Amino acid sequence: MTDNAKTPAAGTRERILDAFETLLSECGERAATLEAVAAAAGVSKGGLLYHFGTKDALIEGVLGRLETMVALDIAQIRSSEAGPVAHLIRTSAPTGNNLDRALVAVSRLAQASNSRARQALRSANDAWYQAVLETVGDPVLTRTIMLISDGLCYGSAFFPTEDPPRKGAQDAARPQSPDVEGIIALLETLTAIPYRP
Amino acid sequence: MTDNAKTPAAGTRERILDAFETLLSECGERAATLEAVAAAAGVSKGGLLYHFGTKDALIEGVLGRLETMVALDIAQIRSSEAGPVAHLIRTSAPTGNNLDRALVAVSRLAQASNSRARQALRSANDAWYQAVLETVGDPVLTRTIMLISDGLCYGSAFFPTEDPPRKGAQDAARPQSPDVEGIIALLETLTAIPYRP
DNA sequence: TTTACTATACCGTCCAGCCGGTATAGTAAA
DNA sequence: TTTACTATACCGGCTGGACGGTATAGTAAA
Repeated sequence: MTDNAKTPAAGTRERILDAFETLLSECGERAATLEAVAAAAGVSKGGLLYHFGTKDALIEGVLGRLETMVALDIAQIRSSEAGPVAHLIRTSAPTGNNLDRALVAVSRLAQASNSRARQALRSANDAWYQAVLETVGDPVLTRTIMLISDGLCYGSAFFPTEDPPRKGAQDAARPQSPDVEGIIALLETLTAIPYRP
Repeated sequence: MTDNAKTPAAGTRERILDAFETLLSECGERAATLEAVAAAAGVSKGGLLYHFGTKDALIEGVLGRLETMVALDIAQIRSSEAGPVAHLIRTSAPTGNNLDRALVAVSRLAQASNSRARQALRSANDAWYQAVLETVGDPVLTRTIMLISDGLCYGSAFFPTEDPPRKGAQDAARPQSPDVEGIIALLETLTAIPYRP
């Protein structure tokens, strides 16, 4: 609607996937009906089925997007100057970016016993774990950091903040939950401490 | 069937709620059909509806049970000799106890946009936060501990371990995920460290 | 003419809730 | 102690609506 007027087809596909993810994240798996997705994406049901002939195809679509986004995030993590831990924790907080939404959306599918979604989440988690472990060293500390990341990402999904979507400026700097930076500081002191079990 | 021959009705009610929670936790909200719940509880659909006239009534049933279990857990936390942090982290890990199951079950409902379930989870979280804050002192550290607890509880729900239910000896000492004790040790060193942001 | 849709109608399935029926136990008058 | 009635606990079939998917006819731009 608001954007892509130039590439009608390609834009519509992405818009449909966006709508599917948003419905999954905000309203749950059950509400993410074909008709609801079509309406949210601003297309007809027939139009949706033109692009994704099956609900499974829609799911494959979000799984595919998640995979590429995770790979990109892993690359960013490794090259991040702020360090992997800070990057991971910051991007785990509900910033409203694309990765967050995709991750929460897929987690909804995973909880609906979709094995492909579970597999995708698990491999994403493994990749992050590996990246953090490489710099942190200690497995227990790494696991702890991952748990905090999980808690931020999934836990926040249960409690949608009262401030509604706020359409524009999603990825830009938005005042994060105040203690995220505090947690990062805490974790960074931890990584500097000689940890003896 | 196997147990209560004396109070047939009361036993059935609890059995139905157990079945509902188990189906929610293990198979997702969508699979927790009235018929499926009835079958799992060993009653007919009509029999289920005799006890819970509506699916909402079923949900109210699990929410009520969760509330009482949380209150009991909070009391245990405060009187725990091992300290609130250790208690919280240990009981957050997937031990298969009743609180875990109820919590995961309600989280499934919360993700299906059930506002009552979300409210129940939020107040439970608030109560735990308060109990931990009282002994830990620092809000950021408390928040961090809560996030780890969330990560353990909800994150583990995504990845059901391959070892099946194992009917007997649920609450007793069971070899937990190896790093839970490590995380507790890590957190306890943390609480002893003078944390300066 | 192909691509990219819209609009609508339809089918089969699944599911919540409803309803009529049943079995058992207790109670209490005759 | 037989009969009549009531309450509890439960069974299983039915209906109406929602949903996934199919089909078809039409449209408008490239």
